[in-house]
Amino acid sequence: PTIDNFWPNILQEVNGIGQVDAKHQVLPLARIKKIMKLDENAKMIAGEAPLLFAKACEYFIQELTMRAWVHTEESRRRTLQRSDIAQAIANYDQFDFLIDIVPREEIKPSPSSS
Amino acid sequence: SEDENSKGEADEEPLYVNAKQYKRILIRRQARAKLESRIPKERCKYLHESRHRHAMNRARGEGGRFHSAQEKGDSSGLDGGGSLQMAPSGGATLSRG
Amino acid sequence: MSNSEDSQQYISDILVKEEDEASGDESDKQDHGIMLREQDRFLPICNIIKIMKVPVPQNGKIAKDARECIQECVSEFISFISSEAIERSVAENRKTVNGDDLLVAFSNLGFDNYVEPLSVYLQKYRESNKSDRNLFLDTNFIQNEDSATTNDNVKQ
DNA sequence: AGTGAGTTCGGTGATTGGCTTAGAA
DNA sequence: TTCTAAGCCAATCACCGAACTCACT
Repeated sequence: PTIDNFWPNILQEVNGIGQVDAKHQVLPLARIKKIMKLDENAKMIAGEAPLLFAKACEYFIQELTMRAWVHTEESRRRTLQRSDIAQAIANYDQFDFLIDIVPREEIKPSPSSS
Repeated sequence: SEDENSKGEADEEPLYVNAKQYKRILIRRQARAKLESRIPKERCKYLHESRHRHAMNRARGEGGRFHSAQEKGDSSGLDGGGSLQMAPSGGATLSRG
Repeated sequence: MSNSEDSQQYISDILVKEEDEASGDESDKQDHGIMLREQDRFLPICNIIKIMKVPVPQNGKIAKDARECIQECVSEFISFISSEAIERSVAENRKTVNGDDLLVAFSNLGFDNYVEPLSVYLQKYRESNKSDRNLFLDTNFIQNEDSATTNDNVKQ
């Protein structure tokens, strides 16, 4: 269970799926669609779009949490907290789009890089 | 179309972000700004009044946990129980606002 | 001495017509919009927690701040990708955002890791729907079994 | 033909707080 | 060390998904 194996495992898992069970999703599709509809440019949304997002959000939550937990362990803690997520976002440029949601100055523990 | 960069903005050092996301980040900033007036400033204590009342009226065990409603008798039962950095070549500046 | 004003959460913000704030907010034309509740902007916190627990060890804990942070990040994740996908669908004169727009958006925004698994998932979803539909139609209109043209078995 | 936005409706899992103590400080 | 705050439990009810109709392509 490391970061290097995360996406290979995801790909292996999705290849093992027989039939896509759209019914029992972990995340509610109606809620995902509602969030998409908050965009003023959104007109019509295909039914497959919320389903794709449901899967993508699972991946996103898992990867962000996994990268944050690294910093939890670095600090010798057993509780994942917001500052760990802030550090994970700052250390991976794919998470740059969250820069306004979790600003850089929230990284409380001073990193040894300065 | 380039951005008009406000340089020399006090102690605001330029922030380098993923070049593939830079433009969309700015577009999302505008979209969130339009939505800002409709968003409450702080999170509320609970989402639904009815569920709050339901939780308050429910039977609880000795440890504060929710307990089966049908079992009201209390005398019986006590449980025991790496670091990545932004690409310098493709980096784009982004100023906070 | 508890306050009795906690009965209304977001409606109170609408009803109170105080001067909200004096910040530099000039681009807003006029307040014509209902207040958005948390259940309109975020995914349910319980589902978020369930997914967060997967990569965290069994005895690991998750702070409340961290849950809500992830909850907000996921909503921005959806909006961020959607914004790109919607723009592409508009550019191609289509009114509907489909799964392919999303895949292109994931790729363009640097989420290359997502593209292959989601492509596989989307393909399997479309296969499932097509096979279900064909089975339904076949069982309903199977009067002449000489027509086996609609029967295309795609299996690996 | 096929597909999505709007309903409506019924079934159901997300929401929810007091106490204990893990663990942040 | 001090003392904040996260996990634990399950019953209601808001909301999700299924089934429609209607509009559009």
